[in-house]
Amino acid sequence: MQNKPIRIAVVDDHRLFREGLIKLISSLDTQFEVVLEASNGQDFLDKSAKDSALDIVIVDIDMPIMSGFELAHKLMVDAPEMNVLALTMHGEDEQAIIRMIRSGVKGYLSKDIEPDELKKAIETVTSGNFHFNEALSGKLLNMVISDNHKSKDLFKEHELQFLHLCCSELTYKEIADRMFLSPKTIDGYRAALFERLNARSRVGLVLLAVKNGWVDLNDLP
Amino acid sequence: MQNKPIRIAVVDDHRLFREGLIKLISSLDTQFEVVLEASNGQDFLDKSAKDSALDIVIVDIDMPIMSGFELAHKLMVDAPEMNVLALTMHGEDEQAIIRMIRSGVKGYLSKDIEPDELKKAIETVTSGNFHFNEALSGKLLNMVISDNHKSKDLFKEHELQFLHLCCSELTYKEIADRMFLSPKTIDGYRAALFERLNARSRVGLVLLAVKNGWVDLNDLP
DNA sequence: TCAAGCTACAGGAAAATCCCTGTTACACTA
DNA sequence: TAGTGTAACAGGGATTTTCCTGTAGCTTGA
Repeated sequence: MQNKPIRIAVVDDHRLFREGLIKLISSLDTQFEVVLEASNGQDFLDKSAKDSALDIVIVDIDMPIMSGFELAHKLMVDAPEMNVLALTMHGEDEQAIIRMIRSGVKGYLSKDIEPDELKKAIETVTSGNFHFNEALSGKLLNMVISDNHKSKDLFKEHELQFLHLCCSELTYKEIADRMFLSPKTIDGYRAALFERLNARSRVGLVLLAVKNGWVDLNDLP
Repeated sequence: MQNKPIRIAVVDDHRLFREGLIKLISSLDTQFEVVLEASNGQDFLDKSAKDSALDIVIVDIDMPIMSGFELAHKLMVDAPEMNVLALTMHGEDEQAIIRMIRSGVKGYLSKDIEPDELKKAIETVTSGNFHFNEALSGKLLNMVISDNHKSKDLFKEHELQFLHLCCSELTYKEIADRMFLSPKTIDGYRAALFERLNARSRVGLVLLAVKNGWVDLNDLP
């Protein structure tokens, strides 16, 4: 097929791991060519200044001096065409994942994957696509998909319906009309939810509902 | 490397395209083995009932009788281990994308991609990972990342600050205190934003702010 | 069968929100 | 320098929201 070499940089502060990784990458595909290695973000920036014809930068997230986050962010600003593949030791939490994506990382891999997945990730990211492993993708999707399983367990039918209608410009009286109930009953739902969820105003209620995915922003009016 | 065959099903209502696709897939890699073809979701379910040892189902989104959405959803419920790769004719809008992800689709490709990307997608999805092309990923990420560039252009400094504080349980009087302004001035901001954004209540304002990413749900209290 | 618990509902009132129509001060500009 | 625009602010009143303290009816379990 194509035989253009893929020029790769590896940035990791653990020398042994870095060298091993480079050997491994070279063995994966004859196209792969590690042309630059660095021990942290700053080191990479210094070295890449003169030789910048890189297709992909594989970078450890947890590094001293300049972390993978910072490096990725800097690259996104200064060289947005650069593809960054992130490596981490441990399963990251959602905050870290959001941070990675914000930083412009194009792919994410745990360090304990099989070489073959690394190969695929390099190819995918190099060609401008995104590569995330399943665990991460699951978390990512959780942020997008509202799974209203939880909400079904957490609220009674009427409460959930009220909560939905609360997330609108309807007044309580109008909500009462839609639910065929007295405004006073609606007021009861309001009070009950305020109490249970520690809300102090309708806005607070709405924010909780949205943040926790109890109501789906996308099917609001 | 590994030489286990990858057993593939192709579901598309356009026969010519389907046959061509099958030929193409077979030529991509000797591992690839198209073992089932169907012309729509229902057809696939009928045929796969007896022979279900499939690694991946490649399915056209726009089909009569049972669309790719429905099929993917059914598979997610009945056979969650099945990997579904979606094909579409046109660039989908965000709604369609969300719908796909909700349906359990593991990957998405436009029909005008290069064969090589198809190969990569099949490999990625078969091994349990996700594959989305760049255009989609961008849209997906837009939903996760709040880019407050827009908000900076759309609102004046004070208005934006007010909007942020609006998304809280603070009363207008308390907001006024925090901004070192008179409650009457705050009332002015409120009125101006109601007018400009066509909001009819504070809740409406909050919902707009959140939906459009003018305020970031993640850094609210 | 009777207390206990729950849902729907009410009266009443304080607080907050919403919506008018102004005024004052200051910067810009023709 | 008069006119124009705008940000900050006010008075006042109509609605809505919030928060009390109850009551009536129905179910459930000891």
